[in-house]
This record gives sequence, structure tokens and C-alpha cells, in this order.
Amino acid sequence: MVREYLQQLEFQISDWLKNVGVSSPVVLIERSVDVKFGEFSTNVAMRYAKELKKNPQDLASDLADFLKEKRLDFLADVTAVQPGFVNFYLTPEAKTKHVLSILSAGNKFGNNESHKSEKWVIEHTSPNPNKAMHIGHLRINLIGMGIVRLMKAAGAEVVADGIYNDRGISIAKVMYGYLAHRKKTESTPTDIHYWALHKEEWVTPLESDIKPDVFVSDTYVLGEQDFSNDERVEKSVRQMVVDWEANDEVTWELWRQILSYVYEGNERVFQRLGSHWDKVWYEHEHYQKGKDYVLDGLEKGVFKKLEDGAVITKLEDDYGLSDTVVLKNDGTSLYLTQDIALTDLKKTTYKADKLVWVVGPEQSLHMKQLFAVCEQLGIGNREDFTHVPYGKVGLKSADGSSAKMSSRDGTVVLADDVIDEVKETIIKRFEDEERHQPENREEIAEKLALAAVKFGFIKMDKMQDIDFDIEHSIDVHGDSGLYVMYTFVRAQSILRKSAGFDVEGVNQPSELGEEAELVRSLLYFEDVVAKSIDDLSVHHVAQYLLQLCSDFNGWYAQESILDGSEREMYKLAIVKSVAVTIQNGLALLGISTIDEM
RNA sequence: GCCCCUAUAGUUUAAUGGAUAAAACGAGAGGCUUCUAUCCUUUUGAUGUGGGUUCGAUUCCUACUAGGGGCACCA
Repeated sequence: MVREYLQQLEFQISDWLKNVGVSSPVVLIERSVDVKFGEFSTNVAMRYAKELKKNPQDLASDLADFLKEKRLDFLADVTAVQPGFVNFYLTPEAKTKHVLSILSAGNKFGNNESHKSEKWVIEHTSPNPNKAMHIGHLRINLIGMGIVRLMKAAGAEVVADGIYNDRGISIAKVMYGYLAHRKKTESTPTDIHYWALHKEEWVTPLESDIKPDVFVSDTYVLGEQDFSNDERVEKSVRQMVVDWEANDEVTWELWRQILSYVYEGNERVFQRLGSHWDKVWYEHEHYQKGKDYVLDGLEKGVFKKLEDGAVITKLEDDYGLSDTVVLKNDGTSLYLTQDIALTDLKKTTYKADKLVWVVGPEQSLHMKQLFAVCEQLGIGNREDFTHVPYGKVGLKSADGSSAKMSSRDGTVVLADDVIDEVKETIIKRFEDEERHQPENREEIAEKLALAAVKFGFIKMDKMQDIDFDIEHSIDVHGDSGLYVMYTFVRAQSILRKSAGFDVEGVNQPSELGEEAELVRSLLYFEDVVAKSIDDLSVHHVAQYLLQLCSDFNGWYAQESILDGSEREMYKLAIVKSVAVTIQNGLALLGISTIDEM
């Protein structure tokens, strides 16, 4: 509803600006920073004062007078104030109408059509096939899935995709580690051909009662150690890669088995997180295809061949980027080579309008080079390709400094483990306070733990580096997902205890009371979502929810809602619309609500 | 050497070029016979440094300082 008000205002202001001589006005209406400045304001008077050679304050006054004469029914007042802002004050009726419009919009409230009928392919969380998902992966996943949900809310059709780099030395190390360290008895030889005939002599994750992803990363660490310490192992691992490339049957069999553990492990964590890929690319399926693009590029003059046979880009002149090799002098391809092929594959398979890569900032140059090369080859326009980088996740060490996670030192913090720790804290509290039936505690705590952990990562800007501190993440007070969840539960509880809600029974107040601030906050949700969509970042939504919840709790403490008065139904409408807003906001963050806690 | 990112209360974080820089944690004071106190009210306290653009700069430009990342046959 607020959106309609703003559209009308924008139209009128734009019209007025054209009349006073602005050729192509851009009208920005933003939320006022303080209640005393109304609900919304515009800076057009200051913005166009110079162009019109007028005093901004006079211009603002003229605009305010013009709008007053229009007598727009949703406006209680329009004022012009120093140094040239024009402030808009909505009528109580207009605000109440907005509250009711939230209820009729339901789970669509906040959505818009800014990217309607566009097709987006968003790549995120391409995990190493040799590592269990740690808090770094968790962050990427939350950022990526957040963008996926935002673009869906913007009306776009979205394909979320991921890549498994399932070939090469890393996976071979896991394969070796498995043969050498996952035998049931020491006497079993570390030999792939023996394994092929006696698989039952090796354990599976299921038999060893280890989560498959953890099983794989532990196996990798063991294989890696042997690889670095023993030249014979190194040779043997490298031979596996060669055998794999030569399509050796037994090697492929072991490779498939190890990968099945990897996929099972990741799928388990993805399910827990509520994360999902619509499409998974496997490197082994497309890694050879890049070479054709290199030959094509050579023909078109996009690339050039060096004396030693390697092929290099020509990006310096047109793009100001440093050049890089796309084909090695031994004729084999590189990451960039594969990415070219995959980009074309994505674009043609899904007829994608926009492609997004959620990958680390260290790949910034690589991404720019990829985009430029794809443009040169006619695969697509650079503007349609977006790299979304993010800040690193390190650990907070005892002295307060930042430390890198290291699998060698055993300091890697797994996503699973963090969620489990928070979950334990919550269950303990349930037990201490004897809350919930014992058999329900587990399920409720799981949802709350997910909410707490996800919210903790996602409430801040994605470029902000994080020094993770488990103590801090277990703390569920303050600016946390549980605070938001608690507020939602509170609202649900009130609704449950009420005699039922009926829109017909809502008396529109002629003046707002204690609920004014809360109702004001409800006006801004759509705007916040729109901004999140523009920025490809859900953290604005998280910050907004904290504010909304704070307003709600403030009101709750001051005023009794179920008071049997003639305002009760009106107050219930507010409670209900707050609940809808929280639920929609949390849904954008990938957090599902519960009704009791 | 060149390029990119980051710098905000004691701590962890907010702020499409706008009005008095916003929260949480910590520390101090107060509040449950109550619709769930995982809450509410209140006090305390910050834009790395120097220039510039602008009516207005945490935000843009520039030079420093500090930290991180990248720079052709690695992934």
C-alpha cells in the first residue's frame, strides 16, 4: 500500500520538476531519519537547486505548497524544512490501510516485480570434494542462497547451481588415503587392484559410524600427509590421476565410490541447512570442452599463440586487464579454459539473462578476465555477469587476533559442529527450565540453533571479514536470530490467545498511540527488500528485522494487546502484520519460524 | 612495483551523498501477582591520518598509515 502512495508522490513531484524546468528529473523518496520529519522525505529541492539557479529552501517550499494543493488523501501534511528537505506525513488512516494490506498480501508481502521474467543463474558454494563443510563454506552458502531467494522475490526465474571439481590431485589423495588408512586389518595391502576384488576389507562411513563428509576429509588429511612425506606415495597418487585420465576402469570405480561419500556428506549438510542446488556441474563432464573455445578464439584473433605453443589472451588494450594463459604449452587446459566452456553451457542451457558467481575475492581478477574473454568470444556481455565476493572467515584466537583455519592444525570449525553446540546450549536451557515435552526439545532446538547460527552470519555485510568466536555464537541474547524468533513466537502466542482475528472488526484509529513507532517501521519493509535486491545482500533485511522486533517488544511492554477494548482488533491486526513481516523476512534469510519456544 | 578489498564506541556490527552516526555485548541504575523477562526502560561511549569535491562526506576523489588478497602456463 505504501508503494502506491510513493508512486503517486513520485509522479506528482516529477511532474512539478518538469514544469519548473528540470529536463529529466530523478525523484528519490526515502524514509525520514526521524519521526519528527514524517515518514518519508525527498531531497529533490537541494538536488536541483543549482540546475534551476534557485535557493533550495524556496524550491522546497514551492514544492510543498504544490503538493498540499493536490490534497492527496493519504497525506496529513507536507512540510519544507532547512536545508531544503520536503517531508511527508501520512494520515493514520493511510498507515492503518498499509497494515491491513500486509495481511492481504500474506507471504507475498515484500516481493516485487523489479526483475520479472528475467532468468538468473546463480553459482554458489562449490565445495572442495575433499573437505567437510566448514564455517567458511557455511557463509558462502548463506550468501548465495540469500541472493537466490532475493531474486525470486524480485520475480526472476532462478537456477541455483554448483560445481564439483571432481577430478585431479585432491580427489586422488582421498582415494589413496582410503586405500591406505581405511582398511579393516593392517595386513590388507594398500593396492587398488586388490581393493577391486576385496572391497569388504575396507570400511565405509556407515560401518565406521562417521558422517560421510567428515570421513572423506579425515581420509584426505591422512592421504595428504603421506603424499607430502613419502615420495613413493606421491608417485602413486600422481599415477592415479594419469590412470583416471586414461579411463582405467578400477581407478574410476574407486573414484566413483569416494565421490559417492562426498556427495552423500554434502547432501546431508545441505538438507540440514535447507540449501539446494537446482543444477550441479561435474568438472569431469566439461573440463575438456574449453579447448574448442580456445581454437575458436585463435581463429577470431581473440587470443594469440606464444612461441612455445601456449595460448594467451589479448585483454590489455580493450579491457586494461593483465593477460593470462588459456591453454598451456603442453596443450592442456586451465581453470579459465574450463570456465569459458561452462559459462557458455550455463548461458545456453538456461537461456540465462544474468549470471552470478558467489566466489572468493581472491578470484576477482580471474573473474574479470573470464567475463572479458566471454565478451570477446561473443558468449555474452560483461554487464550480465556478476562476481559477488565476500569477506573471509577466520578464527578469533586467544589473544584476540585473527587466525586462519587449518586442517593440518586441526583448527577447522565445521558448520555442523557450530550448529550442534548452539543446539546443546538451547536444549540445556529447556531442561533447566523444564520447558517443552522432552521428546519435542530436540526438534525445536534444532530449528532455533539453525536460526541463531544463520542469522549470526548473515546479519552483517558480506564483505566484512569475520573472526569466528564460538563463545559469541552460542550467546543467544541481543542482536540475534533468537531475539527475532522470540518476538515472532510472542506474536503467535498473542494471536493464539485471542478470540480470533476478523478484519471487519478493525476500528481505524483517528490518531496513533504507543504503536506509532512500530506501525512506522512496518512501512519500510518493502523498501528494505528492494534495497537488498539491488545490493544482492540480505543483511539489510536482517538489520531491519532487529529494528522491527525492538519496536514490537517496546510496544508490547507498554501496552496490553488483549484488553477487550474496541482497539483490540486493530491491535491484533498490527500483531498479525508484524508476524507476517517477520516470517517473510526470515524466509528471505533462509530461516523458518516456529510457533513456540 | 602495479591492481583489488578492508579500517566506525572498550568489543562485535549498522548507516541508496543528507537532518542529532544506529544497535548489541560489556559496565552502572531500574522494571515480572503480566498477552512467554531469550524481554523492556535508562546512563556511558566511536567515523585510522592529511588534503580535496559538495549547500551537505562514515559514504565520492587524492595522498599517507595499518591489515588482507591478487598479478600468465596453480586451483
